[in-house]
Amino acid sequence: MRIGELAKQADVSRDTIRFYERHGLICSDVDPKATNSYRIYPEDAVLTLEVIHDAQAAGLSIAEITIFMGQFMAQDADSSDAQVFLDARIAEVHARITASQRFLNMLKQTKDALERAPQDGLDDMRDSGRGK
Amino acid sequence: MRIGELAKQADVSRDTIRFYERHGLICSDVDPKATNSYRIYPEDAVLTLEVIHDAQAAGLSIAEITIFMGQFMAQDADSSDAQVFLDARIAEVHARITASQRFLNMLKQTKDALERAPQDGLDDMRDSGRGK
DNA sequence: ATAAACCGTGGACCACTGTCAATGGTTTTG
DNA sequence: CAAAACCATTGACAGTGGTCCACGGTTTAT
Repeated sequence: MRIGELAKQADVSRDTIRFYERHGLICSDVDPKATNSYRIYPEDAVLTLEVIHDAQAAGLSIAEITIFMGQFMAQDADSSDAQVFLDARIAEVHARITASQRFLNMLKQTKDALERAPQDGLDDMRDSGRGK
Repeated sequence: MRIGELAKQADVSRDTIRFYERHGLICSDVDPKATNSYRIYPEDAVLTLEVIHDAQAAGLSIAEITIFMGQFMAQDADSSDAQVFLDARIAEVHARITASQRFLNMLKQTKDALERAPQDGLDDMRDSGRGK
């Protein structure tokens, strides 16, 4: 498929796809029997872009995602390096999820406090039952 | 407490604290009865920095965290704006956590596959049981 | 009292993650 | 066939989140 189609299916911009490709996250070929210079992306590039999305949500940089993709695809992964890398990423992502959940609870508590006392600010979250 | 002490307790750099302060996330005073220009940070600035850490892990920008802090502290929050803001952030953070967990599972599966077949690459994750 | 460690200010600088605009070619559509 | 829509490449630009440096003043430890 061509870049525009991929961009539409994965809901990212063409420029973003090219940016990822420059950084080795996506690959494409030119159709050998074509006169133009249009690049052809494999169908599973859509999935790849979804993985990139999730990996970014999890806090990985482009460079880290590139390494991960390499290890995920590799026929000959150097397993000792790969283990170290994966263990580090697993620990980081886990910590990030934990922190995110902590913050999500703060958001929800703030919302609840606001719903309970919309005129009063959030005093009841800090100073129990002082009322108005 | 002074900035160096706060930096040590919260494990962030002095420059980062100043950066946050410029963006309204932290506040400090000068000791009125002091001859120097040293700023004094309240004890709970350590907690504030921990919240900032969690909020960043959850994907909020500095500008968004500033708004949140304002709403969290406000005596007179405009509740309609605040509700809209909080609902949006809650939805985003929730989506981010879900994506992060999806990616965490990929990391773990990749690690497991590598441990099961360290010489063989990850073929068994894509193509079941082709063995060596 | 002097060196080391600390502090504030200002501005330059950095990496990262895109985004945009210009140019020129190709394909599709009316 | 002509316009509209698509494509590739290049390089400049932008926003975010810091980090660093130089300067000069202050505090603390020896």
